[in-house]
Amino acid sequence: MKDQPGQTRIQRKNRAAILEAALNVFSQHGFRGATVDQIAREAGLSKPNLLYYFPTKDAIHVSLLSELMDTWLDPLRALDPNGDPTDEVLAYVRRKLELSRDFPRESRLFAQEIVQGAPRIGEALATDLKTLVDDKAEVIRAWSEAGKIAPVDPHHLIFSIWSLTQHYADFDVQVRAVLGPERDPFTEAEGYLDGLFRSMLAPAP
Amino acid sequence: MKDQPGQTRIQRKNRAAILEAALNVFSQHGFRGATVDQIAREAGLSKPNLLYYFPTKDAIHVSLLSELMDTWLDPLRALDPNGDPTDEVLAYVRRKLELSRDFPRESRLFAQEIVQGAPRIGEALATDLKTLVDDKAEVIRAWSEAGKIAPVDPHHLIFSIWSLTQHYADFDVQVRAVLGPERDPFTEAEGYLDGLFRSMLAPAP
DNA sequence: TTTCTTTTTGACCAACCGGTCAAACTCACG
DNA sequence: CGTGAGTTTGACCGGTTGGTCAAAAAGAAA
Repeated sequence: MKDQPGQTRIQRKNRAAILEAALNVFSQHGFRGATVDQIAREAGLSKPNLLYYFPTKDAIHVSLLSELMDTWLDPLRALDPNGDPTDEVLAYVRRKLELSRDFPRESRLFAQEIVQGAPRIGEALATDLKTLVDDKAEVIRAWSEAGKIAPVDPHHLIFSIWSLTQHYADFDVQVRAVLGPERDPFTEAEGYLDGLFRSMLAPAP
Repeated sequence: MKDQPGQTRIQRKNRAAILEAALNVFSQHGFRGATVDQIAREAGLSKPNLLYYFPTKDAIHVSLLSELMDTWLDPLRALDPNGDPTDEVLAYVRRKLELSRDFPRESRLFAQEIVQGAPRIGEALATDLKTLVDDKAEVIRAWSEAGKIAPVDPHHLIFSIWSLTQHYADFDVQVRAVLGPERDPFTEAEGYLDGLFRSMLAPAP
C-alpha cells in the first residue's frame, strides 16, 4: 500500500505540513522575510527536524513554486479551440477569478516572485509559459480573424485577464479597505469582469 | 540660497542618494530582503554614515512610501468632474500607464507593501485613499446615471485601471518573457487599454 | 524481546544583521 | 589662519539566521 515509492506515512504527513506552513509564511513575508524557525513552528516541528525533510530553505521555496506553476496555468490550458469563442474566454476569466478567491496565498507567492524579478522561475517564463501563451494566443487570433470576437491583441488580452483576476487576490487588503467591510469583492468582481470582457469581445455587427 | 531650512548642501545630496538607492534595493528585494549595508554601498556611503542621515532602516522605508503615496494618486485627483466623461477616464488610464512606464520601481515598492498586507500604510488605505476613491467614484456614478458612459460599477472600474496599468510595471519580467525581446509592452499597452476602456464605457445607443 | 532503520532533538556554529559610539576628519566662515 | 559645527569611519555589540551534528528516541520487522 505504498502510494509514493520511497515515502513513508510520516514523511508524507510532515512534508505536506511543511509546504502548507511555508506557503503561509512565504506568501505573507516573502522569501527573505520568512525564517525557517517560523515555518517549522507553524508546521509543528523543530527546526532541525524540518531540515531533515528539506535540505535548505531554498528547496522549500522552489518546491512550492514549481508545484504552483502547473495548477496556476491549468485554466489557460483548458481553453478549448473548438468551443464558442466568447464562452471560452469568459469561462477562462471565471476560472481564473475562482483561483484568486480560493488560493490567494498561492497568488501572492507567485506575485512576489515575479515582482522581485523572477530570480527562481525566470527560466520557465521564457520557455514553458511563453510556449503555452503563444499557442493559446494563436487560437484567439484565429477567432478574431474569423470575426467571431472583436479584433484584439491576444497576448494583451491574456495579460489583462491575469491582471484583473489576480488583482483581487494580490491587492486584497487595498480592495477591501476601499470597498469597506460591507461589500464582497469577489462576488462583485465576477459580474463586473464578465461585463468588461463581454463588451470588449463583442464582434462588430 | 537655502532651499530647505536646516538642510546643508551635503545633507540634501546624501539624503537624495540614500532614497534613490533605497528605492532600488527595496523595490527589488522587499523590506526584509534589503540590508542597510547594501543600500549604503549603492548610495556610495558607509553604513554608519547612512545611519547618520536616517535613524533606522524603517525610517527610510516609511519616508519612501509616504512620499510615494502622494504622487501615486495625483492622476486620480486630476480626474475632472466637468470634463468629457470618456476623455477623462481615458486620460486617467494614459497617465497611470505613463506612471508605470516611467516609475516602475515605485510601482513595485508599492505592490510589495500591499501584497504583504500593507503593514506600514494600511491605515492610510482605509482613510485617505478610501475618501479620495469614494469621491471620484461618485463622479463616475453620476456620469453613468446621466447616460454619458455605460453603467459600470465605479469602484471596480478604478480597480481595473489600477490593475491593468500597474501590471505592466509590477509583472514586467513576465510580460517581456512572454512577448519576447522584439515587442515593446508599454507602447502596445497604450493602444490596447484605450480600446478596452473605450468599448466598455461606450454608452448604449 | 532484539535489531535495524527512520525520525527527532538539544547544543552548537559561523555568518550576517541593524544599530551604537567615540574618535577622527572635513568644511564653512570669521 | 583658527575654530566650531557638520560629516565620516573603524571597531564593536547583542541578537538572529540558516544550517550542522552526534546522540537519543521512536517505529518497524523478526
